[in-house]
Amino acid sequence: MSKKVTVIHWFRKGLRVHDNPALVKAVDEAINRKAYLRPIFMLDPGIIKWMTVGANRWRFLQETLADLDKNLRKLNTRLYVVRGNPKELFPQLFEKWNVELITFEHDIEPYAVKRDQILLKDAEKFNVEVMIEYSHTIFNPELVIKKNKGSAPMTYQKFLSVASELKVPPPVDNPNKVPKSCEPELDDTEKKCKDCYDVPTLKEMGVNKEELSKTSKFPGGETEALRRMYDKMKQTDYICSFEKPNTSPNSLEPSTTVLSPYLKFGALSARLFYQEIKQAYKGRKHSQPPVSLEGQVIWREFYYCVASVTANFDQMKGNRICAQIPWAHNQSYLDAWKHGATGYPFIDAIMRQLKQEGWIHHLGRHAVACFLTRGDLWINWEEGQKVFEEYLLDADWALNAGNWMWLSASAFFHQYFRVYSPVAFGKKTDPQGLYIKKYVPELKNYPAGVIYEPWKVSLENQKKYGCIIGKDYPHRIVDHDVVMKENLAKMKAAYAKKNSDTSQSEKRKAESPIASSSKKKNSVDKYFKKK
DNA sequence: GGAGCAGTTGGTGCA
DNA sequence: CTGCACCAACTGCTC
Repeated sequence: MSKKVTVIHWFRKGLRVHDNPALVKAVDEAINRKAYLRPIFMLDPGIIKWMTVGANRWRFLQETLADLDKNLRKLNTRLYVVRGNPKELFPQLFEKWNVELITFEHDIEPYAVKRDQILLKDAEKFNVEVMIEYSHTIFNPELVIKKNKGSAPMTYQKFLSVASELKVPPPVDNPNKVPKSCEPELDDTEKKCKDCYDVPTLKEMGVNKEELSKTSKFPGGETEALRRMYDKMKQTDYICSFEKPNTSPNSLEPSTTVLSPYLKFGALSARLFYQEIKQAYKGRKHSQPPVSLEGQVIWREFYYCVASVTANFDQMKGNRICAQIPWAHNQSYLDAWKHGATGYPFIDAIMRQLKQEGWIHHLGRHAVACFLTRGDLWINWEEGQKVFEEYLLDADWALNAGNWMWLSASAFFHQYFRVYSPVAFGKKTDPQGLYIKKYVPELKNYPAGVIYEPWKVSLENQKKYGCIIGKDYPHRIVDHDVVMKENLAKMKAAYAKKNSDTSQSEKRKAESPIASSSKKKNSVDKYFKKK
């Protein structure tokens, strides 16, 4: 067996060439070992079935892969997109390509952890070396948790103080150019299908073109990510004075950086972004976490860290940090919310922007999330999580679940009596309602004074403005002032129940710690924590 | 162990 | 327009 060996770099997230330590390792090792290099991405047809990914995000991924391939070609290699799932494909590839080493970036998401465990077993079986790098977040969650005596910091401030004691890993240099000798010789079957490793088309991804926005407002890819970031970085005053709560959820163009979709896919390195922010701060007065731009990056770190060690982080049941709240089913409310037909123009405008463009401002997310859950519709946050998962370009598992728990006052945030008004909140930053007019054009002739509350307009004036409520635009599905008060009482009851349950289970534990500790992992954790 | 404090971004009404 | 008390009262962390 004298066949030349292969080094694989497996792209999953981290869809970039810059600051990609696992890719650098693969390139260096391929050169050192005089091996072939194959940077691969796996397109798993199975994933299309169980993951809800809307058309806009499929396109974003497609653009990201195409750009990645382009950037790899500048290094004299390319992206090999292989079709299939890792479980079945890797054993085949290991043999077919005579693989000696595989490198990839660590991922904390539960499905990824499971997937990677299978790979590790296969790698062992086929005697393939594995190198894993932590580069999706600035701080390796495992190191933060170790520093915090074995558990994840549960508040942002705690996370900040723990992280401040850790070294911030700087971005690594781009990989070397790949020598000709590392270019794999194609076998006969590969030669026959010239495009079998090409970046998939939208058609192959099963994207319904009708669901796509006309142009991609935020095109995918590392090149665009870097362009966008450096463009923002030039605006030093903006970077230094950035305070999230003071940015507007309903400006006609985004008031924040919209780098989140790029960070989600790893087309932009969080470590590079962080370094650039610090560079912009140098010698200047600047805002501070949690509201500063630096603070926004740390929020991402925080949620990744907690999510990495919390079982069932994306659901209410079996999630030890999540308040158990008796949410109700209501399909018609949920549909109205999802499709921007609640009858509250501010809420509907945000949901329509989400569906059309794949991005909404963080505070817009707050307004609609509060409305869906504890504020108005009393629907489980998991339902909202699913809709965001489908529509958001930046839908990121840990952040999505974490923020939904925050807004529904299920975890992290507990002042459930602070409720966003679907009428008043938007008025602060857009009294004229221009944002509503853009995304809910039915109401474009409604004057500023009533556009947030069109149900208050007389039928005569509704006719005059060319939009009759209940016909051209829906009646509001709930009366906020009424349901908000009812929901407050329900939240109070749910919290009270939580506390009485906790004290009861603690009593039980005191009586019989062994019996209860064998029952549930949940109580095991608590028992050991007390000690 | 318990009191006191702080918590990315609420709304309302009044001075 | 801005600042402030009030609404009723949560949790996690600190000392």
